[in-house]
Amino acid sequence: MEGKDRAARGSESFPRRCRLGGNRNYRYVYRRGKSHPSKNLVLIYLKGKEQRFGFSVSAKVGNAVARNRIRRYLREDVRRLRKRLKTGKYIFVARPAIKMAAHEELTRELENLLRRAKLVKEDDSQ
RNA sequence: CGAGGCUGCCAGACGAUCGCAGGCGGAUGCGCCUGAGGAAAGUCCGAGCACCGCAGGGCAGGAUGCCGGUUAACUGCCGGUGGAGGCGACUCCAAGGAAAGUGCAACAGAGAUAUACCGCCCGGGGCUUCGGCCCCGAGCAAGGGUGGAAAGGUGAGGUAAGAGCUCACCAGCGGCCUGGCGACUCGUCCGCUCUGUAAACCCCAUCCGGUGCAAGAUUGAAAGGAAGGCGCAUGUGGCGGCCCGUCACGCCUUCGGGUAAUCGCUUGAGCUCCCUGGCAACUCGGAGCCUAGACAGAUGAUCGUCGAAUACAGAACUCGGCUUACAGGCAGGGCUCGCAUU
RNA sequence: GUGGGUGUAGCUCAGUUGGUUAGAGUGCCAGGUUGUGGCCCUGGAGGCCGAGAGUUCGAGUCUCUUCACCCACC
Repeated sequence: MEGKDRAARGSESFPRRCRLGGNRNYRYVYRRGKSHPSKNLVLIYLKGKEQRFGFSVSAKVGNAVARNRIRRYLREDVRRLRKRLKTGKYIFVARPAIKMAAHEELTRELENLLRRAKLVKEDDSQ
């Protein structure tokens, strides 16, 4: 009981070491990765052994508060989905129209995007 | 009661679940504590701190600009003076010098920094319908109209006509005296009547070295390179721009390090309370407190309750200000004006 | 973090030392020319100079504040 609880809790954590860092890494993924666009987002994915996530929200989206909000929404959603995703390097780029989107909308869009890119593990569904 | 003016404050709170960053403890993934703002913003000023051959002289350049105080410093703040607005409470003001010099003032107007078109008056001449008109010379600046501005205003005297030419009152400027630390001002006397513009050049007074935490320091594997000494002829380049001055490039010797990590990095002109001095800004002294420190960059998501949780908005070396943005709400006394009642 | 630049007609740009009424090209509209269209010729409309204050008699121009966009360096 307790162990299961702990495991469930652990599965939804999202520490900083799971994030993508360094300008060099970003440039590498941009050059080698596959891009999957959608209305408000662009996902760039590169296969790899480790699971790393990066977020890119440019100044075109809005001021610092708006950019932080979008980044937190994205991080929250990725945190929930993380264990069901394949390993590799992910970069989520926000497009300017995203500032109009609500959080629910964004969650659905993100999930659809990842399904379409076939990056969700099927065996984990049950 | 209505309208207004001033000063200050808050900027959702609480609970549950899942998460994030830092610190401490424990040793495995756990517990506890802490975790954005009044503007964190714009980067408009002023400093601290660090380095630059240690900061030098002159010119140029820049900033400030009523007075006094305050401060580490400031273009800030406080108090006053003067001016502008408002019935008033009160608010606002880049507010030195135009009598050192130069420039500019379109259009209009006769004339724009000194002038004479119309005009007024006198003398001479001519004409005459005896009202006056024309020409020449001399004087005047009152009236006309233009303009933002025509050079003091009004009245009286004076005169051929006039004029600060003289007088009375008023206005302005400068000077002496009174009060005040001072800006300035009361009153009297004397002299004068001078266009505006310095957010045009400028003059006067005061101040200013540069670069910025990606500063800089330490550790770190290879090439670049760095340090020390010697020499100084010129050239080239550097030291915020120029000149002076000064340094490097030349030779010898020694050592070695573009990316990364750690430090800088949060205890500081700090905050709260009491108190001394002061009208106040601020300050003397005492007590208590520790309050983000990341490095792709931490505060979020979902639900519930509180009437409704909705503004502007996110720390990046740190402070003091200024400016700008801002939903809604609260307090203070006391302040002003109007209406009504007593 | 630091420094710099631009904003004027639908678009691309001029606008001197403040001065009367802000220009040019292109685009638009109308007329002419042509059998019709283009080219060409003639005429016209379209601006409160990014916004707000201030200085001045007078501001696109000078000063301050502010907004947007762009660039450079470390």
